[in-house]
Amino acid sequence: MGVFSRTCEYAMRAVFFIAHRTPDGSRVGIKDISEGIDSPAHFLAKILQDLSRRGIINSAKGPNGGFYMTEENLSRPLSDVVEAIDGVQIFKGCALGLKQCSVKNPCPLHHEFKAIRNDLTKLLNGTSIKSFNEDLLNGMTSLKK
Amino acid sequence: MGVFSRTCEYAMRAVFFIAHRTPDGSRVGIKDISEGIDSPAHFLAKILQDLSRRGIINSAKGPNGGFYMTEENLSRPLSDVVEAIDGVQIFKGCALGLKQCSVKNPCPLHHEFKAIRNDLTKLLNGTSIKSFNEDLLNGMTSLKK
DNA sequence: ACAATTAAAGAGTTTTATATCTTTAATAAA
DNA sequence: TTTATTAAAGATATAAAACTCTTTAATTGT
Ligand code: FES
Ligand code: FES
Repeated sequence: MGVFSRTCEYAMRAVFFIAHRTPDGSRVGIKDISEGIDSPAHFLAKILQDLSRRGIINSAKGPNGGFYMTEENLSRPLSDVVEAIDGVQIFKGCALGLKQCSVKNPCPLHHEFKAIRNDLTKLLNGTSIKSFNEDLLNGMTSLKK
Repeated sequence: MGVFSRTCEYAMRAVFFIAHRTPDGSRVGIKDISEGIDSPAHFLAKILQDLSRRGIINSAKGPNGGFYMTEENLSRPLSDVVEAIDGVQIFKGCALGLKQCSVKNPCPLHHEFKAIRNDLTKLLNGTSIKSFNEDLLNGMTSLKK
């Protein structure tokens, strides 16, 4: 596995896809999303249920229903998605799995690792979903393959 | 989970522990190691078997047997351990799980993520186990708690 | 040769992550 | 009010990761 769990990868791709497809307040269904990001539909449905419950995305049932994102949703950082799925270990945890990452009891990687972890935090916490989405709308970035 | 799998965390801690305890060519047993790094002994045994088969560490059976590391072992980069356990995804994989991370079909995170991933690669690939170990021998860093 | 010690190997079990399938509830439109 | 459409919820199923236990093989020292 990479840096994030597979579930988290699906979640991030889906969020970008929804953002990309509902700039206007329209909705997009689970089928379209799962095809658009190449993920198992039913599994993704579970993930989106979760994100929806947490208020990271929105959903509506019934005809013309589906998932969508409000301005409020779009302005949140991507780290909200990551934290919802994978938790905070990625942002706070020790590289070697010590119970507490701290400068008082640092592992051999601590100093350098902390810098890298901070960069990752800055990237995910400091950038709104919307701004990642701009490149996507420009067709400059991709969510599939 | 953090950046690395739990198995990989144990592996890295164990490697540092062995390096720390066998500077002279002596050996250290699985019991000592697992207690020293706070990991399940039998599970760690499996992990060390694997590292030993791959030549990342060495082992000897029988009385006064145990695990140890040669100069050659110590001079290898920590990335060897990570690759042996977790594979190369962490060094090469796309943040969003696209099949290929490439500048031709970049995901929305690609540019910034790649920089971070490269820093991590540089840290693990560019530093020998021995040099991480120096701080440990000085008592400046820790492997437990 | 024998007994003790140690890792290697093999064979599980348990837990967590990933994935699928079915049923229910909500909504909209006819 | 009925039907169609959609997500939510529930119930499993499968696979992978994490962990445990037992047996075997190698080595050393007596
Ligand atoms: S203590 Fe290990 S990264 Fe901080
Ligand atoms: S394509 Fe996603 S990180 Fe490179």
